[in-house]
Amino acid sequence: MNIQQLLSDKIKHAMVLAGVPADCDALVKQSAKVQFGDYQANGIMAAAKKMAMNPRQLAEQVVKHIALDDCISHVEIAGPGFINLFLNATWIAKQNTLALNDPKLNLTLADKPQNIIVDYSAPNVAKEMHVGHLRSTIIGDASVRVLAFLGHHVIRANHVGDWGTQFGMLIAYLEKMQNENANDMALADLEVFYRTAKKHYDEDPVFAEKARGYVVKLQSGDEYCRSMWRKLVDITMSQNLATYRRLNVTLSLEDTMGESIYNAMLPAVVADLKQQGIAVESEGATVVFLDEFKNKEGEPMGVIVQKRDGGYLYATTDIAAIKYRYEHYHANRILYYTDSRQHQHLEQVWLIAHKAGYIPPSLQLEHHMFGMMLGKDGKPFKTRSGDTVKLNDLLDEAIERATTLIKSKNPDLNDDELATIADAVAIGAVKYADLSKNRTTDYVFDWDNMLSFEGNTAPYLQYAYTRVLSIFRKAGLSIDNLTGDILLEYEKERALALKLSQFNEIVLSVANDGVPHMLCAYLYEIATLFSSFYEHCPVLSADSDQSKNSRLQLAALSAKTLKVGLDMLGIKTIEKM
RNA sequence: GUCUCCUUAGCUCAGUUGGAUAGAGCAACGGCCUUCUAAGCCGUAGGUCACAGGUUCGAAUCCUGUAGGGGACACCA
Repeated sequence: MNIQQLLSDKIKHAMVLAGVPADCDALVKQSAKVQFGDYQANGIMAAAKKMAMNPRQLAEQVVKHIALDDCISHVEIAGPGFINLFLNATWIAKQNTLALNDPKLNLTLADKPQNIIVDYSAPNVAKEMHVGHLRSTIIGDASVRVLAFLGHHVIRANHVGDWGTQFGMLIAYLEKMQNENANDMALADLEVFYRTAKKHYDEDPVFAEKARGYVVKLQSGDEYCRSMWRKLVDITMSQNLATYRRLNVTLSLEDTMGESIYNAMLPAVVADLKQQGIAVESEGATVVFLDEFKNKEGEPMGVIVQKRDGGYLYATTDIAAIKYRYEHYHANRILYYTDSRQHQHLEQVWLIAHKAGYIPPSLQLEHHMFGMMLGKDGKPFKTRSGDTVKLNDLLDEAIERATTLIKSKNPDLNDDELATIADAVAIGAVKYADLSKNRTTDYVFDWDNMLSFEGNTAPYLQYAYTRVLSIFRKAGLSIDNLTGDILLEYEKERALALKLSQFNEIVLSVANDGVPHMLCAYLYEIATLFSSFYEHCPVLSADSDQSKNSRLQLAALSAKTLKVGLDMLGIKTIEKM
């Protein structure tokens, strides 16, 4: 049940009955303060202006047409023309009951499921994932989970960097190692492998010559180079897969849609762009000039789709990719989780794809961008030695810190429990720290913020969850199969119940706008309201059986909402902490 | 130079197509553990929303300008 939508429809209906033009929106929102009711309609002022009326008089007209029912208990006109809406506690309780008895918590699913492609993670072959991949991987995966939950057909597109001129160098070096009978384990440290290959390339002219030859052979489909390339890709992706599992990210090998798969399309795309007159020859290269963008000289910006030497660039690949995604998957919507530096590039790709007729205007294209990760000193986040921080190292340290803390809080846990809890808490904290921020600017990576166990953090949410389970454990009851009425007698109960009933509208916002941080904020509010309820409203020692039974249900729904919500974020819950 | 994203409390961040007295966490200060897990709860303090104009019933939000920062802009991705 989407309450915001329900109320919006009701107010809109009343506005039409009061003679307000149909294009005026009711603008129903959750109220900022309790004295303004549960929801407020802000659309009257704008409508009154349009109708040249006094807004308060119009509000009175509209209010006359609002049908009070089991949902709305009463309405008030306030200020210059706000309509404050107060919900019936019994109606809220009824929504809670419906949610409690539905595995999907009574959420309204997508009425028209879409084919949605989510382009995220995109690590590079022969390189280990580093902290820079964290945001794309984690936020992209949360979007995938939310969209899938609502019933959309989601295609995970891991746009792996598995093509390019560097592969000549890598193949040549892999060959050298094999000739020297080096164990494949030498590939385990991809960073070292890449660096050493680069060193050879820079310092050994014979090696460099061979490498350049391999690039050409690989691109022309040479069997030997192809198999060497495949080996590099497989080793890298198996390592990445292990990292995804650690991170509790849903990407699998089948989701790998690297740049290489579009390779066969590139000649035809360039030929077609030329044939359509969109691309032209310029200084030996094939270029698309776009009037919509200016270069340094103030002239239409040229986007190169084929180099002078015949090679292709990432613009060409991305044009082919979007064409493929539309034709092959019939995509209705494509979400790109990449950093902000690629914004202009993507806009150019989209524009060219539109001009060439590869995709229709109806295809929704969204760049959910973010900035770079900075250290506390405001500079790009690196280790003391100046390297980028490997993702696995970061997770190792997170787990180490979490283990130490959990041990001190709860010394009685056995090793298995400790490991399970430390994993959930550490990975959850790292992920939540990223998921809860919406900044498109660069953001600061701070250990102490990221692994804090207090306040607005994943462990706080996980802790609230364990408190509920603890109640049920103590009472010897199951959190499922509860029956009876939910009674909202105290302010803490009502506030929690209302917030619980608003899950639907938050999930929809996250799905529509790609904003997982709003889900974080919502779950944090649930945990806060629950914690306050927990302190002030004893459950097991409630005054009456009805009250106890009601509070058990509020606690159960809190736990279920936290669990479903955290699962959407890819954060694990545990039974105790 | 053109374009683009941004600037909110000491720090890290929210602020939902313009709404009522701008909100959290951390850090600081003061209370609360014989009662369901104190990773918690209750409270105090902390603001020229970078700056200056403009639009209007109303602006952190929209427009213009200024200052400051990140980024993109021809054969890397």
